[in-house]
Amino acid sequence: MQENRVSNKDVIVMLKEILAAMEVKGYNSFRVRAYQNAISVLENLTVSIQDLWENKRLGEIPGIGPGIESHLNEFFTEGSVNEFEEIKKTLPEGMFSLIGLRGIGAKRAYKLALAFKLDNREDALEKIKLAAEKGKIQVLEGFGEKMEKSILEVVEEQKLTKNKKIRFLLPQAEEIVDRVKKYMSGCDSVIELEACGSFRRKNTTIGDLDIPISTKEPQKVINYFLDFPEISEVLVVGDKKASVILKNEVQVDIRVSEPESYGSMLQYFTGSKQHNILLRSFALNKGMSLSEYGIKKGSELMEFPNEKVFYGQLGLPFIPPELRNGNQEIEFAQKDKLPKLIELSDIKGDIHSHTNFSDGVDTLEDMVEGAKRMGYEYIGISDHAPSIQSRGLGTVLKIVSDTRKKIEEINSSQSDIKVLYGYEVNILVDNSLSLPDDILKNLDYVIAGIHSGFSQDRETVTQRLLSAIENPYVSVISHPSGRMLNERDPADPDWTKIFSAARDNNVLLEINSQPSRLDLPDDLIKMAIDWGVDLIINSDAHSISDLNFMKYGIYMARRGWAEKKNIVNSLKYDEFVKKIKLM
DNA sequence: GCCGTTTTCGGCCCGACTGTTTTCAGTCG
Repeated sequence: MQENRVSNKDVIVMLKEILAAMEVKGYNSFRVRAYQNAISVLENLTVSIQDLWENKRLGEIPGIGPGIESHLNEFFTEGSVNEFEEIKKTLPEGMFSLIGLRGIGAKRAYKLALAFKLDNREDALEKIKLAAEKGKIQVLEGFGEKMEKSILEVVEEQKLTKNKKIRFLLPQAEEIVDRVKKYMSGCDSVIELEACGSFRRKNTTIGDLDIPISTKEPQKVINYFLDFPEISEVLVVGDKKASVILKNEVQVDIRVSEPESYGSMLQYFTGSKQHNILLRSFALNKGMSLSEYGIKKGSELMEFPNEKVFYGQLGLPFIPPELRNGNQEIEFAQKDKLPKLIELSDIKGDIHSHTNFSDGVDTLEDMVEGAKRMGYEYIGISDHAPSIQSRGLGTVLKIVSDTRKKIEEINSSQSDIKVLYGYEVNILVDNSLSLPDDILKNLDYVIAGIHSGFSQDRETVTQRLLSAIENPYVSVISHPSGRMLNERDPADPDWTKIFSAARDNNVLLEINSQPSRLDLPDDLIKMAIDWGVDLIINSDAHSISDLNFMKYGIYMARRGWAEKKNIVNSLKYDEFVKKIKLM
């Protein structure tokens, strides 16, 4: 049975339009802020809002109170919210096509839509472009020549890029950060700099780079930065900051800071925005006011060279950047109950790797050598399973016994590392696995994953995962949600069923470290931990160098509040083999 | 509209920059 699911994006677009309508209509600014806040919280979710609604858990989200909850309720049951539809009727529809263009918020969009009778969304941009070209915008009250020019630019830009904002994967972002750092190191006035924002919080994708710079000569630093050869457009320049767009379309914002107050600046620029808002409210309750310059108590400003003392002044321990998402981290910090997050150095092995037997590039022996260099105690070789259909059962059995022999030889010839033999099998659309149990039982372990049929309805996907979890030979479910960042949304099974089944069947859920997967996603990691599910972080390496992807899985685990005890491959080999289902 | 280790009423994060103004609104992070 096919269900009609509402995407999170649908919900957020709806709320954003309401927000704009309320701003234009001059609603109480705190009421407007409440909606802003709710939107920003919902935007950070990767679990389905509809799921939460169905389980009557919307009210548990901080920022969603009875009012917004009842509106969402109406949205999910009726498809629209009556009160909002009435407000929107009084506004020119075309304004919604303008909001979000750089420099255009609700109020300017409304003024423009009113002035040029933008009654529908489709031709609003075209009409604005014409108006700008004819010089009709600069004569409007509150607009001028520069504004008109800027509007013309963003409208044309919008047409070119079709509103597709690029978000970079972590390794790409790392490369850009390295280039900026290398360039800025040529400026004598720079004392210290670090990429903050979503990059430091290790978000899955990075929209722009926020870089605070410690210096005693701010003007020199800003001027030096503006000469960075990769800059294609300068957006903003002031005494304290500059914003630019690079040729690869990533936006870079720098802020300069005195070294004495660099800690506050780091904290401010790391965000998240939601974390900062909550932290500032928290401080207000204690009679303190926070900003990027420090903490004000009355008229006295206290400065902080690093973040630890900054948080310390608030009576809080240092909060790791990966946790700063406005997700109760401040409450936990206050009670000194923050998790002791897993670290890369805790990892003792990696059991999802591919060789040139399937789609990897290096040999089995090379991968084992690579794992030794990573300092691991064990590595699992888990190529995609050979197909019985194309090779025949006899051939596959021979492959298994040959490979088994080869791995036993490696294990007996050295004692540096243990090698485990597994396959990554597909969970097929009929709920079966791509290898029969008779073969699976000859392996050390089995990883099962969905590699096709992602668009199936919820019930079907849930059943596929459950049948794999209940197979006695399956030890790990690989990349459980199947998402591909920037390409494919996560599958949407009933996670509560998946988590309880994984826990009860002693099956590990994988945190896949491929930068384009990072799957499980962070909030599902947190949920899985709450359900008592054991997790494993794997590189899914297809070459020796891919083994280094492990760090990205660690970032994701940390964002999901995972501790060492939640991650099975932080165990030494002897304990690991007791914990994982081995044949 | 949301929220609570001062509160169920009375508060609500803070600052930079731009463009249009001549003291400030709007936008952004």
